[in-house]
Amino acid sequence: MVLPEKTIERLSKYRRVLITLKYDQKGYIYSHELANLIHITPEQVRRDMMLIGYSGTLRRGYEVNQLIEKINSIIDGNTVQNVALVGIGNLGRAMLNYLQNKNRYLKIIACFDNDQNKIGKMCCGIPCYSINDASTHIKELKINIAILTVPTTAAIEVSEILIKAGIKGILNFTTIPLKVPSNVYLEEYDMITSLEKVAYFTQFIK
Amino acid sequence: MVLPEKTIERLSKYRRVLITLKYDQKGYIYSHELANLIHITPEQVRRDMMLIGYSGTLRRGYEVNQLIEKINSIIDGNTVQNVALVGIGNLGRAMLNYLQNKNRYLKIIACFDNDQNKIGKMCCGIPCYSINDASTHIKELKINIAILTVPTTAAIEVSEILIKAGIKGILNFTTIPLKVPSNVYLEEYDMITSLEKVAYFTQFIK
DNA sequence: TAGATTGTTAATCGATTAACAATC
DNA sequence: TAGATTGTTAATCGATTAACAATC
Repeated sequence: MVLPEKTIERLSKYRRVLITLKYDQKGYIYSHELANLIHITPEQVRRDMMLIGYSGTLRRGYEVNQLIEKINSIIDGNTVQNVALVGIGNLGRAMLNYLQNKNRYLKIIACFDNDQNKIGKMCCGIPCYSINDASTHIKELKINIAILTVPTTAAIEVSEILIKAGIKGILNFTTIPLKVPSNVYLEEYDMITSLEKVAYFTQFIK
Repeated sequence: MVLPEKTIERLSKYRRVLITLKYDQKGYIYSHELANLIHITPEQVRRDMMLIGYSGTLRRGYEVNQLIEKINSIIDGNTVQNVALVGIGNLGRAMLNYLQNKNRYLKIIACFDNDQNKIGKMCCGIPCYSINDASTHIKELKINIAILTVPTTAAIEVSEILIKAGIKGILNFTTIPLKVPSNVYLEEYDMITSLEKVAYFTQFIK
């Protein structure tokens, strides 16, 4: 029923490159072509197709539009999910710009901060509310996903507020590892760790 | 010789939490305590310690300062690596603020852009050069790691410039999957994929 | 000593890769 | 048909978890 994490990550990438192909009027694509676009192997593409129950044709490969639709139905389940961005610092603003309008089923419809200068105004086209009123707004606006870009010192406190307010999915960009109850899905990304990983593996180059 | 990717990621996180403990004057830490701090199991901590060849004592656990030093010697190899940030947009600036001065062995000493208004000036305290002069500066300044935050349309072209200039490690924040030769280490982070992953798994909650 | 902790081997789990039959 | 491609099973690889002896 639930697909593997890595398959979901690849489906997200397949879809993105397929959408550009769609506009190129390309109707069909072979597993090795799709594989090349994201630099993986054709076997892996076919395995993913198998896992999601999508079949191609032997002669022409996979039908681009149908595959996009199939991925839509899996990742988004054909239902809109509302998203809030929490913490309008440098990083928050950058993420807001970057992630907006990338997926019509994922709508960033609110942001939260504790700065009086931001509260009540629009930020990158999105209304900004006080973190103190988060619970009310999250329930009213039916927001179930939060992107967390607050300063590390506020991370735990704010995550608890969000969880109490009914948030079901958190994308944590702070460098504080969070602990969430089992009825919340947590995805963490630690950019310092990423950079240090590059530093480590770069030592072995040449 | 080369440690597993996942172990390196955890070492990076261990070090970060250990540094705060150090200032709390805590001399020793048990595997279950360190595990709790980053929400993993004590077995995994001990396995990582084994892999890096670091021993604790049965009575008191692991010596905090020594362990920090050990991780320093692994991740940074006790040598400074110079880093450039390429692409001073919203995301680039945010990353620059975020990643600066986080590790004394990883020095962000230059940034590159193609905007005449930025070239020749300082950006977040770092000198900004023209991407056209990247090769010269990268060689002169002995930069071997690049953080890529250019717009997607420029990603491939710029990555090729960097690789030709001798960059050995790339942290790619663009949503274009890159292909690099085997003498370059590539780490990619795709935030759209992260968000879509949260969207998918959140559907199964409750 | 008894209890708690480390270090390490074995077992399991998850993901990727290899191999190949089926078929257009 | 011959060649190329898909779909799927088996094999392998890598990472985590379980189990437990050693020991302070």
